[in-house]
Parts: sequence; C-alpha cells; structure tokens
Amino acid sequence: MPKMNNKNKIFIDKLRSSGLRPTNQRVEISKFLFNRKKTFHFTVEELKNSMNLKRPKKISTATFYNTVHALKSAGHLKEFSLENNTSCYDTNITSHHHFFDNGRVIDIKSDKITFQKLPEAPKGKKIKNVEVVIRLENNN
Amino acid sequence: MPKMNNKNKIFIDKLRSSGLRPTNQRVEISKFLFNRKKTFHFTVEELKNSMNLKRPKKISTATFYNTVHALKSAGHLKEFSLENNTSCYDTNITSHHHFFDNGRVIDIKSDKITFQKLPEAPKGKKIKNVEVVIRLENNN
DNA sequence: TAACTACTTTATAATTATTCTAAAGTATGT
DNA sequence: ACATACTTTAGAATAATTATAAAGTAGTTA
Ligand SMILES: [Mn+2]
Ligand SMILES: [Mn+2]
Ligand SMILES: [Zn+2]
Ligand SMILES: [Zn+2]
Repeated sequence: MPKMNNKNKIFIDKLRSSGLRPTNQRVEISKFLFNRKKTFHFTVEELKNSMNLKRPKKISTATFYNTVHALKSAGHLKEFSLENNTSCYDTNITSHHHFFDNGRVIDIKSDKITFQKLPEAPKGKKIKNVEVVIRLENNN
Repeated sequence: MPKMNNKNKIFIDKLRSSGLRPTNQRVEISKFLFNRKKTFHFTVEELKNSMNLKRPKKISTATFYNTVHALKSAGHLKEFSLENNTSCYDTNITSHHHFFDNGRVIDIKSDKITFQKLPEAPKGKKIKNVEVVIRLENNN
C-alpha cells in the first residue's frame, strides 16, 4: 500500500467524508483547495488551469468537476453564481457575505453586517439563509 | 406609414430609448414585459416560450436576446443570476431585494430590509449597491 | 501473487445558455 | 421606385457543464 502520508490526513478526510477515495489526483486537488490560510474563491476552470499549469501530467476536466461537486455536496465548499453566470466555489463554508469588485470576490464576515429590519418569510416558508452582496466601484 | 397606436406609446418609448426601432416583434415583447401591474422575473427562454406558445409566427431567439439586452442596457430591466447560472431579468428596476424560493423569485421592497451595520468599502472603492437574497425553505 | 471486482480517470460527446454570422426581409429618406 | 440602413432569422459557434464509455487502478480474495 502507498505509505500513509500523515500530514495529508485533513485533506484526505475531506475526500473520504465526501464519499471519495483519496486518489492522487483528488488529494492534490483537496490540498490545493484547503491548504491555505485565506478563503479561496474559484471557478472550476480557474482551478483546473492553475493546477494543471505546473504539472506534466494534467488532471482531466471531469475529475475537477466531479471532485469539486462531491466536496460541495458534502458541505466542504459553498457555491454561488458570478455575474457572468458561472459557478464560483468558496472554501469559506461559514455563513458570510461578499463584496463583488469587478471580477474579484472578497469575503465579508457575517458579523460585519447586521440587520435592523428583515421581512418575514411568506406563509408556510421559513428563512434558510440570508446573503448580502455589496457591489463595489472605483472612487471618483 | 402604420397608424401610430397611441396606447402603445409607453412600450414604444422604452424601445426608442434603448436605441431600438419599434418593430412589431419588439413592440410585442415590450408590451408583454411591461404591460403588467406586478414585477415580472423571467429568463429569456421562459419569455420566448410563453410568447411563442400562442403565436403562429414565432419570434426568433436572437430577437428575444437582442431586445432584452438592449432594454437591460438602457436600464429598463435589471439582470441577476439564478442559482442554476442563468440570467434572470426583472422589470422592477428600483433597488430592491429578493426571496429565492426554490425556482421562484419574489421581490422584497427596499424598505423592508434595513441595516444596523454595514462594512466600509475597501480603500479606493465605494459601494455601488447592496443586494440581499433571502433563501426560503418549507416549514417543518 | 493472480484473479476478481469495484471504483477512477480520461477523452470525447452531448447539453444548455448564450452569442455570432450572414443572408434575406423591411422600413425610411429622397 | 431606389438606395440605404436597420431587422429578423436560421443556423453556426462558444463556453460552461454534464454524460458516456473505455481503459486504468486499487482493494479484496483465493
Ligand atoms: Mn454544478
Ligand atoms: Mn447577457
Ligand atoms: Zn466567500
Ligand atoms: Zn425583483
């Protein structure tokens, strides 16, 4: 068996809990996504391009989509739509908000926005979550 | 010249101010969009299907896209992304918020949501707008 | 280890929303 | 009517995503 790299345990666990065997490709993707200090916002295309750029043997598009979807379904990633109608994934799975600054997405911690007034959910419904997008433009 | 139908003036004006000549197809689209009391949220596909359903001579896809884009660029429609990454257009061009209830989009008037706290824009930037999405789910 | 099985990866095809192209149609000004 | 410019349309092209199916790999068993 391949030697169990203990320092990868956390990345492997995210795969396992997503129902995925920790293959080489998947572990590399998981490390690339989660082995960082700051939130990572990415489209699958961006992820694929940046990971494949440096490697001789490319990981296929399908593997990127499959892995990201599984991680998302298991709750290890959040998904939202960018203004050009592509999916953006977010390694910050806590409830939070975003600045949209042209193409760039920036996290806003949940406690930076509080409400004075919020509407009631329509009859028979309840609120699942509340997400705020603050669109930015340049000064002057 | 075709007799100037005065009751269509408002719909024709929206086209003219979007840089479009008021052709038959465009006037019909403009009327379909704006001749209603309540906000209309739609995708181009939905618009095309519902308008073409009843008519013997179909309006082409390109005409729907072109007309909607021109109206949007002129500020007569707003655009946002649905969760399945398709463009949703909104006849309510005032600043407002939305409930997302499964596939359905419902307006929330701007004054129904007020903030206690909002973050500052990053250096060199200012806030263009703030939009809230409240996602709903069924009770129990 | 060999064989068996199940899961993975990949290239490629298919799909969907959208945009582009270019030809044929229509309106407008003279 | 003629010339010109704008429109409509069918169909091709694109881009993001999903599906397919063959070849590869890993885990298990004998
Ligand atoms: Mn998806
Ligand atoms: Mn568009
Ligand atoms: Zn985020
Ligand atoms: Zn609306």
